[in-house]
Amino acid sequence: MPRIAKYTKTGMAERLTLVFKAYGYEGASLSMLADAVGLSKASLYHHFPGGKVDMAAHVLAHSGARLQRFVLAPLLGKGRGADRIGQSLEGTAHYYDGDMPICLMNSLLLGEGRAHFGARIEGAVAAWTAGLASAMREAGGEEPEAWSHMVIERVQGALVLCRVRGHRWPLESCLENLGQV
Amino acid sequence: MPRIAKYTKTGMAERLTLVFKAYGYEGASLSMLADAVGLSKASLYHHFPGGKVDMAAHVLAHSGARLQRFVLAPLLGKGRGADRIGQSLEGTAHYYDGDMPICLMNSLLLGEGRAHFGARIEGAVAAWTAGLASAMREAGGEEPEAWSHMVIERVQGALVLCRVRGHRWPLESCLENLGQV
DNA sequence: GTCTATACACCGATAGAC
DNA sequence: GTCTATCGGTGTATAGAC
Repeated sequence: MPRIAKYTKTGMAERLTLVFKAYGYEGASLSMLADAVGLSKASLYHHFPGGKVDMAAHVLAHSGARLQRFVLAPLLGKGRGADRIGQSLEGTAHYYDGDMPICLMNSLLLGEGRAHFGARIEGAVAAWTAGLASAMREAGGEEPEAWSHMVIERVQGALVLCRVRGHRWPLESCLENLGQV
Repeated sequence: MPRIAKYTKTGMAERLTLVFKAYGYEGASLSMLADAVGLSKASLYHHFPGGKVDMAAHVLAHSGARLQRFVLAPLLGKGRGADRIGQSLEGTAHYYDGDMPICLMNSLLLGEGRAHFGARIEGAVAAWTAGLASAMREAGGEEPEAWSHMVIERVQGALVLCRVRGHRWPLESCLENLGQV
C-alpha cells in the first residue's frame, strides 16, 4: 500500500541529514536514506531527481540555512560585539543539536563528497570565521582573526570529541569556556 | 603474472592507512585497498584473513604505535614538563604527516566503524589527554586537565580545517600557537 | 603467497504500473 | 506521488589452481 507523504521537503532534509552525518556521503546508502524518510528508493528519486548527490546538496543547503540563522545572523546583528558573540555561541549549541552532535561538513568531506561539496563547505567555514572576527573586532578584542580561527578550531575539535565519547558534553564544555572570555 | 610482495606488514598498514583516512571505514572498498598495496583482493585475504575489519584493526594498531612513539612517549620522558610538552607537540606534527593531514580515528568513527573501533579510539584519546595533563601538572601549570582538553580540541579541530582547506597549514599554525604558551 | 574465477548481496538508478 | 520490478555494476568474501 502506498504511503502518504509524512514529510515536507524540509522535513525530508532533516531526516536525510541524520544519515549523512552518521555515515558520510559514501556510507549513506539509498536504502538507509529511503528508510529515513519512510519512502521507497524510487519515490526518493521523485523528490530528488539527481539521486544521492541531489539529496546531499539539499541537506547541505538546509544545514547552511540553519548555520546562517543560528550562528551567523547573531554575529551580524545589533548590539555590542561581545553580546553578539555570546548570542552566536548560544546559537552554535542549537545548531549542533542532538545527544551526540556531529558536524555534517566533516562527514561530507570524506571520499567523493569532497569533490562534490568541498568548495561550498570551505565557503561556509570562511563566512563563519569572518563573522566571528568582525564581531570581535568591534568588541575591541586584540587579534580578532587569530581569535576567530581559534574558536572554529575548538568548536570543530569538540565535535570530534563528541563523536569519540558519544555524547554532547565536550561541545557544551567548549562553548562554556569560549563564552567566558 | 603474480606480483612479488612489495611491502612488509607494516608497509601494508601504511598504505592501507591512506585509504581508510581518505574514505572512512565504509567508503574504503577492497578494490581500493588492494590497489593501494599492489595485490589482488584475494591476496589481501591471505595477509588479513578477517577481511576489511581485520585490515582496519591492523591500521589502527599501527597508528596507535605511532601515536605512542611520536606523541605520548615524549610526554612521559625525562626533563622539565614544559620541554616534554614542546617535544610532544613537535611529535604531533610528525604523527599527522602529509600535505593534507587527516585523523584516522575521525574517519574510522563514521558508520559501522564506530561499533568496531569506538572503544579503542576512546582509549587512545583518554591516554593522550592524561599524558598532556600529567606533563602540564609537573610543569606547574594551573588547571592541567582543562588545558589538556583544550589542546586536544584545538589539534582535532585544526585537522578538520586541514581537510576543509586542503593543506596542512591549519595544523602547523595551531601547533605553533600551542607551543608559545 | 599469488592469482583467476566465482558466489551472492547490495549498490545507485530507471521503467512503467497505478 | 507512490510503488514493484529490474537493470548493470560493484561490494565483500571464498574456492581452488599454480
